[in-house]
Amino acid sequence: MPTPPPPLGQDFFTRDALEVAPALVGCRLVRTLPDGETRALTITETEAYCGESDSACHAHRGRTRRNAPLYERGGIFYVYLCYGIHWLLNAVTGAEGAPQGVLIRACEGYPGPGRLTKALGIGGELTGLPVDGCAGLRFAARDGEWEITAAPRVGIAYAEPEDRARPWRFIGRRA
DNA sequence: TTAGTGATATCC
DNA sequence: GATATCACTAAA
Repeated sequence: MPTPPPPLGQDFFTRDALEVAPALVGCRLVRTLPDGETRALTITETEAYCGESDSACHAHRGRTRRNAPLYERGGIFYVYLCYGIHWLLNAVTGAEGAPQGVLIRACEGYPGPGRLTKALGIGGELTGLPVDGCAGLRFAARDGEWEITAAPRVGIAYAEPEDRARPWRFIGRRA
């Protein structure tokens, strides 16, 4: 049996979102449910959201109660409710005071950020918790070779055209 | 294509 | 206080 890949620690996430987003593709999201059951999904798609100058980022209009976790040091979860229905999972990245994050957009078998959180039973209670702690959710390192392509981000029609065009969406394929 | 859903931000 | 907005999804 191959050795299981190690969990990703805080250092992985204190880098810039543009480094972390492609690095997370191919990694696994490991969920331990309250009943003790464990499920792991392989990440196939991520997006980077980079600071107040990025008009697609939640921090674009400054710090609010909702986006406060983005301003923390990288290595915690930022989970928020979208359209009243869907929980969207992000990993906060970068240094403290630099509001950045990576949206986990899709996993194998779960195409869509709302579907993967539903599949893993992820909700807002994880927001602000450390990614390498006892939150019942952690990341495990990539296993195998992946080809990664960059593309414009999805669902940000409200953003400035230059930000809409940035290739900050990372789609992975097993090589 | 469009309805559904509710927290949040931004106005009175 | 009210209302407009939204990093989406399922159904039609």
